[in-house]
Amino acid sequence: MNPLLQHIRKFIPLDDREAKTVLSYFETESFKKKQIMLEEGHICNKQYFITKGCVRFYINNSKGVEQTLQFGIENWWIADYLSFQEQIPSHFYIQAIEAIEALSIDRKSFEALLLELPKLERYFRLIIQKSFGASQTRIKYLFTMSAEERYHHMNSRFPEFIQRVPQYMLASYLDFSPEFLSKIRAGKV
Amino acid sequence: MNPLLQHIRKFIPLDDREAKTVLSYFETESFKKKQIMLEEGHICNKQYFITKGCVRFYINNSKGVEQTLQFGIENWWIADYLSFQEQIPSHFYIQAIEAIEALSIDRKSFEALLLELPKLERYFRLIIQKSFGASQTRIKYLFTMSAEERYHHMNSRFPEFIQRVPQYMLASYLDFSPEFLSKIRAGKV
DNA sequence: GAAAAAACTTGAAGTACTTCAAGAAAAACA
DNA sequence: TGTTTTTCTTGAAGTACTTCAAGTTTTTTC
Repeated sequence: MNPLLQHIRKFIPLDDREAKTVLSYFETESFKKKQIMLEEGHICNKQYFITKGCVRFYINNSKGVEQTLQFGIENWWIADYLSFQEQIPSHFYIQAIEAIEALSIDRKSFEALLLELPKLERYFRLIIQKSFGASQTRIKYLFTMSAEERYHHMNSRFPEFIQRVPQYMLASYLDFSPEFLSKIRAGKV
Repeated sequence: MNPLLQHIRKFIPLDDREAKTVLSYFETESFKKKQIMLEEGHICNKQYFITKGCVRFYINNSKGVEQTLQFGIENWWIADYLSFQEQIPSHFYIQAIEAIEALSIDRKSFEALLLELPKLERYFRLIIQKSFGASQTRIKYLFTMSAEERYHHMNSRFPEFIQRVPQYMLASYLDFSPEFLSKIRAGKV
C-alpha cells in the first residue's frame, strides 16, 4: 500500500474512496543528491512526504557555515510550515542528502484537500503536534547535555542517522564543531 | 467578548451557538504565584488557555538547576502536548510566575469537543503549527547568536517579558548563567 | 581507474562562556 | 515597619568547547 496512506491510517481511519481522493491531490517528485528543495528567502510552496531518501533542514549562519536543525527520512513530513502557511519567505534551506523520492502538495491543493476531506485536519494536527514535541525535547537536550553526551545519546537512540549522514552535518545538528566530533569519536576528549 | 472565543475567531469562523458549545467544555481555573501547574513525571491532564498572568515551562537539569524552555502569557496556550495527547509522563514543569487565570480543558473533554465541533481541529492545527514554527526559530537563534546577541534580540523583540520575568529565568531561557546576564546588562562583557 | 572533490583527523592556541563565593539590593511577608 | 526571602551583582579562576591550518582518507566523477 502507498506509504502516505499507511501513515495517515495510523492516525485516522480512511475508506478506499477517501484514500483515492487523498492521492489525487499529490504529485510524485524526485530530487538528486545535494539538490536544494527549499531556499532561504523563498516561500515554501510545498509540503513533502518523503518516501525514499534523507533530507536536512538547515540554515546558513552569519559566518556562512551551515547548521542543521532537523533531518528527515522515509515517512516523515518536511516543510517550513510557517512559510507554507503564511506564504512568507523562509529562513531555512531544505536539501536532499541522498536521492529523494517524495509526495508533494502545494498550498492551494492542500487547502482544497482539507476542504474536501476535513477529517485530515486532525491528521495534520497530530503530525505537527509530534514534531513540536520533538522540537521541545531537542531544546531540552541542548540545554541539559554536554556535547559528548548529546553525541552518545544520538548514537544510541538514532543509530540509523549516524550511518546515513556526513559527520559534519551531525556535528552541526548537535551544535558543536566537526573537529570536536572527530575528537569525541577518537576518545580524545 | 471571551478572550478564547476571540482567539479562535482569528483562525476560524464560529457562530454564536458554536461559541456557546466551546465554552461549555472549559473550566475556569486560578493558580497562585509560584504554584506548580504541571510536574515532571506526571501526565499533563489539561491544556490551559491563559487569560491573565504569566507562566513558564521548564525542566530541572541534572544539577538541579531549573531551565526555562518557554514562557506563556495572556492568550497563549500552554501544555505538554505530547504528554497530553499520548497520556505519558511529562519531562517538564509548568509553573505560575504571576497569579494566573486560565481556561482549562482535560483530555476527555478535549476529544469530546473535537468530536462535536470538528472544525476546531483546524484551529488547533494552526495554533500548534505556530508554536512549532516558534520553536524552530528559537533553535535557530540558539545556534546562530552569541549570548549577548540573544539577550539584545529578546530585549528588542519582547520587551514585555524582560519586565515581567525574573532575570535568572530569562537567563536560563536564553541558555546562559544569571551571572553572565548581570554582566551583559552592566556592559562588562 | 585515475583525478578531483568531499569528508575526516590531529594538535596547538584561543575564547566565550561557567562556576564559586560573598555581598548588596529589591521584593515579599507578617 | 522591620524581617526574611528572593533576586541581582561583582570579580577571580576554570573549562568545554572553537578556530585554524595542514595532512590523510574516503567518495565521487568521468
